[in-house]
Amino acid sequence: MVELQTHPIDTVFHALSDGTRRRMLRELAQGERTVSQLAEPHDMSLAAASKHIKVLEGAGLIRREIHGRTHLCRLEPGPLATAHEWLTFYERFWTNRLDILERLLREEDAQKSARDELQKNPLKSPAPQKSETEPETGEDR
Amino acid sequence: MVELQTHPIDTVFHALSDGTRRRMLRELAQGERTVSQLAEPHDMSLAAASKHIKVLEGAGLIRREIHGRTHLCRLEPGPLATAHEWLTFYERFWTNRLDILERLLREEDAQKSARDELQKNPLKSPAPQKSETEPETGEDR
DNA sequence: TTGTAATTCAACCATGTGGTTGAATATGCG
DNA sequence: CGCATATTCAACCACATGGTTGAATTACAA
Repeated sequence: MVELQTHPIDTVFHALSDGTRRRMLRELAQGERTVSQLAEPHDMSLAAASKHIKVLEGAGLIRREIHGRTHLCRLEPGPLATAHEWLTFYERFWTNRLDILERLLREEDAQKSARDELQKNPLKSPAPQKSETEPETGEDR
Repeated sequence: MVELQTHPIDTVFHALSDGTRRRMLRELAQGERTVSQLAEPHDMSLAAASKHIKVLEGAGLIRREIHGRTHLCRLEPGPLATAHEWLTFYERFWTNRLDILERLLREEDAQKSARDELQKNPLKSPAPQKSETEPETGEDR
């Protein structure tokens, strides 16, 4: 359908929609890697891996530094920050939701027993509690 | 390529990689919308819009409530939270970067004048500063 | 009941995507 | 130089994607 005027964030989200590429990013989070190093754990031809790397590069998610015949890739976090920021707009929805649930519970149990505990301990968002460790989401192996 | 074992987050990022669908989400952030309401601003057939909506639904990004012959769609923020959390893993890269820049500046200007101000005001991440308003990213019109 | 409105379905089409293989292009090394 | 290494290129293939149109389905309303 031709898709003239592709927004940059299109290519970022598209790049992230593939498990192989997400695994490559996760690998690059550990440090620089050559193309063959990135390709090695993936059961596919080097040419296929090379294409994936080019998709990541096209999205600005990695940069490549050519040293002789080897290409060193490094993570480029800018687009990830952009995507993160984009999603942040919707943050109020998954936090609001908890506030609403809390309010509903409080109203429903208005004459029940648990009211006092809830009011003293308002459970202000049960917390994702996993930002510094690797998220299991996105089959990171 | 068959793609057996598609990870849920694949479909979320894929759904987000299309401007039309992102605009629909943005619309749904304002409140519930019917299929034709969602389709209206987009220059395409109703059937095409219906497909986009089904992609969003398949990614769990929206839920549909059928009222007679109209389908009411509402935003379902869970997968957005998941994607946001996934990206959070990389947050240290775009914040670290600032720390590194800061350190470099401090070393470079070790004998220059601006050192004292930098040390007293360590500019701990200049802050995205736009989480509550609409991000311009993703051509939100 | 009859028509119209809301939505999906089905078939079709052009293009994109992710993979393959084999050849090409450099670069480093003995 | 001559060979192996690292990577890309080009052609090809199967299937997905995003769009179209026209018919089908279902529900409301006169």
